[in-house]
Amino acid sequence: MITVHLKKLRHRTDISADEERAIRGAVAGSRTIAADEIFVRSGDELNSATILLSGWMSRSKDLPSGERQVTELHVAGDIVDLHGFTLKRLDHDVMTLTECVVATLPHERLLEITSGNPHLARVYWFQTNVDAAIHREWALSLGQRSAISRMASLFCELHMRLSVVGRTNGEGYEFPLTQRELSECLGLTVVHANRTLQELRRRGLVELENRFVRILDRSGLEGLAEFDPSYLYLDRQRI
Amino acid sequence: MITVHLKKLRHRTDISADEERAIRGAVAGSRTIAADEIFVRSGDELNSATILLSGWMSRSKDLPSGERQVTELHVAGDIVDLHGFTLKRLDHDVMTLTECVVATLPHERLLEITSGNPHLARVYWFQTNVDAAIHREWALSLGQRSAISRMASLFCELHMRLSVVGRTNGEGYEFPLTQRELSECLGLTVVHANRTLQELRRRGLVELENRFVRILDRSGLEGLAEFDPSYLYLDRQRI
DNA sequence: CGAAGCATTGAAGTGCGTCAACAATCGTGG
DNA sequence: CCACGATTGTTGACGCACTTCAATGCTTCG
Repeated sequence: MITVHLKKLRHRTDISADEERAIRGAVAGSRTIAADEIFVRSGDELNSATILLSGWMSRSKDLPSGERQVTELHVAGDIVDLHGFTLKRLDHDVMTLTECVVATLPHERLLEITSGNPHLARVYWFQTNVDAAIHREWALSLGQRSAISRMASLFCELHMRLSVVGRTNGEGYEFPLTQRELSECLGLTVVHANRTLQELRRRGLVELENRFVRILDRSGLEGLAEFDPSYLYLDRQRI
Repeated sequence: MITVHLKKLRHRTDISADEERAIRGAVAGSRTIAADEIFVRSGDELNSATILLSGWMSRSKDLPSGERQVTELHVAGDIVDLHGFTLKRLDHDVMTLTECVVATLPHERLLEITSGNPHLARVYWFQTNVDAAIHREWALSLGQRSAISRMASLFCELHMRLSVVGRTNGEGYEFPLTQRELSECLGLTVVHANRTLQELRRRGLVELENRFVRILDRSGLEGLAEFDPSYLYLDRQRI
């Protein structure tokens, strides 16, 4: 099950057999969490990291006045709170969007394997830096892209990220978010997210039906989004 | 001169005399860069990190269609491209907003000191995670705050960050950005940034004059921004 | 001293928000 | 398996925060 995580790591860099053993040995156990739960609450102390093995999670910040902004979506293979290893508490909530299976990586063991193996430390450091790169792309979207281009951009990003872990097929991918949750990613109201979705479909680019994103015109979609996948750092690196 | 960087690090955690020596020994030299230059261009390969000793820099992404979004502002003490240590190339530009003095930290030496000292690796990892936390707060601003609240939020953030490195006084702080650059941080047009600035002044909260931000009503400003500084992780940590 | 960038203002337009109603779907218990 | 309430999705009418366009004065600096 944790293989999906190793698959993600290995997509970008070499992980030796020794390192794989270290990672597998550091995992404390896995469990299932119901949908729509707050998994980590903003401000809570953390003493372990969480590998998402299946399902979707979001990271979001709320204003006191109630508005919510999702800052990143997480899918199988991702560590959803790795930044908590150094930060110790998070500045945002982590929530389950679907039922999720997660594995636990206690900070204690993460400390051991990253102290004993500087390369592994850099591999995980790299992962948090990719999260930051995704945040920057979202800031670009929120600040400069129109609603439709922003939505297109999100669908492109997810397509790339999901294909790395084998969660796409020729047609598209499972996308279990409600329109409300989607709108919270895009800084839109539900109403406008709904109309934007219809416009994407009307243009023959994407359709979202039965929790499945069907990509009808990939290059048209990427063009509308002005999508440049380099921020995902999916090519091989010497870390 | 590099003391300002150590000051920033020590604000959050203990740096031993040995570690200070390691850091000082890793610095290759310092130099001055003119204002309004692209310091790192998106996609360029990096082989060193850059400590900003004085002046201001920005990190920004441009869309092919020309719009620019600034994703973070950097001030004295910050490392402006530390994520490049693991990413190797950046997904955005780093630009000087003023004349800047920088010190160079070759990746080679960063590799030595972080491999030899896992705590130091975590200290720098922590710094990149704080950058990510700042990105998330900006995403919240861009997605959910109104123009005026967003601008207030930025002024609050900078006040906190600058006070850590002793760049504030009782009145406020030097703020060398033009209104165009400010507007690029906030996802606004220059025209609207100008009007928003006037509204902040009219409400008696902040005024920006002669490249100086004068904070007239700090708690009023923080209230308008719904500002919660915890995302800056300025309290002491056990890293 | 002139040119170029920067700040400011006004008028008009628009993308997205707000409000409100209703339809479709889902989940749960009887 | 149906009933029914709750959640999710959809639509229309209207409003407004912010953009766009355009003009003018103000700085800055070679």
